[in-house]
Amino acid sequence: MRKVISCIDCEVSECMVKKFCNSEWVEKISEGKQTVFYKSGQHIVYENNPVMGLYFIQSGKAKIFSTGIYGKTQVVRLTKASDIIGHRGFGGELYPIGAVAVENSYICFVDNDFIYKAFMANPKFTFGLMMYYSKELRNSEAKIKNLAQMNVKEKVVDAILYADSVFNEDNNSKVITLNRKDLADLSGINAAQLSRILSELKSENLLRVEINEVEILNSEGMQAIVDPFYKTY
Amino acid sequence: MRKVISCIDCEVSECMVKKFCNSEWVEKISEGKQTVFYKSGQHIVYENNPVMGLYFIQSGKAKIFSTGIYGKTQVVRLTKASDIIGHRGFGGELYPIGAVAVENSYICFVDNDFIYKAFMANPKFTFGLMMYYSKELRNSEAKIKNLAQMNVKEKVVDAILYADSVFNEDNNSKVITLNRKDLADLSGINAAQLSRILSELKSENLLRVEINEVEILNSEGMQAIVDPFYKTY
DNA sequence: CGCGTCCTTGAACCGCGTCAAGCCAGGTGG
DNA sequence: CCACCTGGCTTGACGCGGTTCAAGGACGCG
Repeated sequence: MRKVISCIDCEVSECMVKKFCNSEWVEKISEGKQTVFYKSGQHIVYENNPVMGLYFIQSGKAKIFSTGIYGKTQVVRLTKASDIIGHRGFGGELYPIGAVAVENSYICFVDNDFIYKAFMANPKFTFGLMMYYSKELRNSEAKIKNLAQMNVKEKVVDAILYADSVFNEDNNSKVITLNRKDLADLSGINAAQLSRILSELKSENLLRVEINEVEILNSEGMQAIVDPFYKTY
Repeated sequence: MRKVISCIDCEVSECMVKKFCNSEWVEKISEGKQTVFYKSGQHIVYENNPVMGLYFIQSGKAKIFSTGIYGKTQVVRLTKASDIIGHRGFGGELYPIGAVAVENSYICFVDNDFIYKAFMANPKFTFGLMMYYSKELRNSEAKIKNLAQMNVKEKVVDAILYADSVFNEDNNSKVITLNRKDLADLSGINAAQLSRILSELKSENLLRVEINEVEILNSEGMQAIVDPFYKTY
């Protein structure tokens, strides 16, 4: 657990603020932000509530999800340190996206007015955010295609590889710590089916399967399953 | 058919350029852009090709799609005048998104270098684009949920209402001109199934169904079918 | 030790995708 | 002017994959 720290001392080198704002504004934002600790499982943003600003993840991980009919949940995105939560919701728009920490996290909040001023004063900051959203949009559109075309096994493999790419980008671990429900919600299938597929992948020596976590044992083998969807001809 | 015109004379009031750039830059962009005419059915952007800049739709409509395994196509987005095509792809990144005109269109192209300079000089322009991508991301994430949870009928109704909201935002028509294949690709289902559902919706007097087009006869009735997915509790 | 929670596995059902045949309209050529 | 062909659309029959429901097992906690 890390203490709340100012932007100046923060080591999250990929944070948009440090990366793109001039030193004057790094300082201002550091003054104006609120850094809050969220326990694993705690809500960061509630669905259908107005979003009053932007959340920058300083440490930890979170899932972004949307609850559908009959309480069925779809995880639409995973986030880690240096990622951003809270699509710009100026004017207090409501939308049905929630965020929950999946491990203990420190998250910096900057309200709409403040961030708008930062945008106007730091074109590169705005540009960086724009590129970030643009990239997320590409990912999201790819996921639309995948959900529409993949079978369950491919969906599960895709979800695991995605989770690995987000959570283990900068460590050399291949462990994904998510419970079955979250993994099922990310894959877009039900937990029973997920269980079957995990057993299958385990028997193929592609995965190590434990309670609350899976570990990729054979990245190439996993990749091969979804490859046809990413190969460009 | 409209003649190629400069930004200064352009009547697309929602165009990001006119909306957010100062007059000096509107003029510069007007000089630097290339406006091209695309016939209905013609490719604007090819999948897996580098994107060298941004496309602003001056008039017409286009579908944004991605081709998956075995040539299966998923339409991820529809666009009309004032919309933007070509998620920022600096460094000539490749990604599997294509765009095809679905009616005769004039489209303005601005290359990456040029647009970057415009961004740096017009913070509000960058901000506007950022908000645009952010909104599209929200839509895209909603679609992920829908594809994962809706049954075929709901998917079709959702797709039709979406197409109507994009294409008929500013006219008072309820006609959607798309062939069965495109509508199926947008819904994320196959053409045979789509056909069945359309017949069903027709027999319920919700739709008028013709070759290459459908017309919404009862918006409330259509809305009611997908309502549970959008209602916030 | 017993209870609750999470996970696994089996069995049955059914929605949807696939395949194929038939239909209709428009275009072409004899 | 009609016969034929082609391509998009519709409809039926069938089978598979995936969801659902339920029972049983593993583990952690009080």
